Amino acid sequence: MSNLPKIIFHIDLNCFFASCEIAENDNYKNKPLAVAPSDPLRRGIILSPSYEARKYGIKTTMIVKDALLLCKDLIVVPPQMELYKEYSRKFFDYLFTVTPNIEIASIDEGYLDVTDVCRDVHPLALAERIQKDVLEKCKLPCSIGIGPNKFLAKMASDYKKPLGITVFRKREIDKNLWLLPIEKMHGVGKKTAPKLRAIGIATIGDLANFRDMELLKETLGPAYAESLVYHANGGGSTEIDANNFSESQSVSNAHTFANVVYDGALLKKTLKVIANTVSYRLQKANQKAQTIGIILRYADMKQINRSRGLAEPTNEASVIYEVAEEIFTDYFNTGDRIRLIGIFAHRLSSTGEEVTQISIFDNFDKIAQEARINDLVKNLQAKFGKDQINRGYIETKNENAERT
DNA sequence: TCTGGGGTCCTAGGACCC
DNA sequence: TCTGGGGTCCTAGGACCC
Repeated sequence: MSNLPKIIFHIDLNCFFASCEIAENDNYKNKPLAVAPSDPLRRGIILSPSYEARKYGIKTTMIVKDALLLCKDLIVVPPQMELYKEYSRKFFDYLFTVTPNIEIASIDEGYLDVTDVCRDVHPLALAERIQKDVLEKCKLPCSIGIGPNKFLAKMASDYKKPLGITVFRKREIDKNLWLLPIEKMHGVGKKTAPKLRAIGIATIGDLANFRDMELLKETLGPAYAESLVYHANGGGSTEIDANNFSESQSVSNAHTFANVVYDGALLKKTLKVIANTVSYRLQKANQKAQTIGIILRYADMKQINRSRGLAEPTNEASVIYEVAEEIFTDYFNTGDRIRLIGIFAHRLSSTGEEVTQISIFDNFDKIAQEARINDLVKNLQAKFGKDQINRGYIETKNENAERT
């Protein structure tokens, strides 16, 4: 009875951050532009290159300096999260005039169940109208994928960018989806792709028609293997979760130092600032956490997460810091070279008060935090000399004293 | 001078209880 | 008394995504 085919749209805003900047400033039109933090204290990476910039080979996560080598005229602008949230809000406000059946997947993409809407209008005509409206009303380019489920819609929207409209019908997957290299498949990342290549799977079609299920399960684990094969054959969920972003499952905040840090006292002070941020975000979302953990990333990029359950859920900064500091003391060893330190809060529950805002639009403004942590670093540099702090030569004397 | 920050989901293994 | 099995909670960690 519920087997009637659904019509799902996946709508994806193209180069979202860069597109917002271009929408705000006509001078940026048709120019290579990239959004990247410009803080001289940190090594900036590209968060969002415009399509013009991509023509030069500039990609997300590339270091700004390398990007400038590829294109010396690249316009680099610092991220303005508040601005992007405004554009995102406008975008979803518009989509809600099309249908209430919307799953907000992230700040710049959503799934729509338009099965009902399409009784009166052809899906392609609807998609064209939405794309035109988003471009006119929000000044943002988007790509739309149309399919019978979320997976095919998502893969379709990815197929042609920018301003693409692509239909992936289940009965035609041998002509489009199956031809794509395995790396393009949603859910296959840079760890899994080489494993699949190693057993002779080069395209999504190869995966869909792979005969040796036992080998696949051995390679990926049974559940993951099953789900990939299901999707490769055009299967997927049609469920639109409208409350996807109303309550988050975890809250975290972290800071990467411009230089590796050895100093336990500085790390603890940083932890205190971070605890404040986490507490602030939890309180703003009217949530409390029953698990608090810390993240330590070392100079070699290895990372550990260590957490502790609480007797009582909390969103108090002092309690969060207390627990974080405890865990830190247990796991930080003299001489450890720390690149990033952070705190996460898991097992969240509502405090019972009204949640007034949607949490996706509720990111903490990082500027205040950056300023405080930079102050900490500067204080230490003044005390011990810049070179020593930057090279991490400070011994953790306080730590040693405390732990004995 | 490599490589940000914020999330999600899944799994494995140990502890504990029935 | 011995033994086994199942369920659930918790922590750690991997992989992926934007």
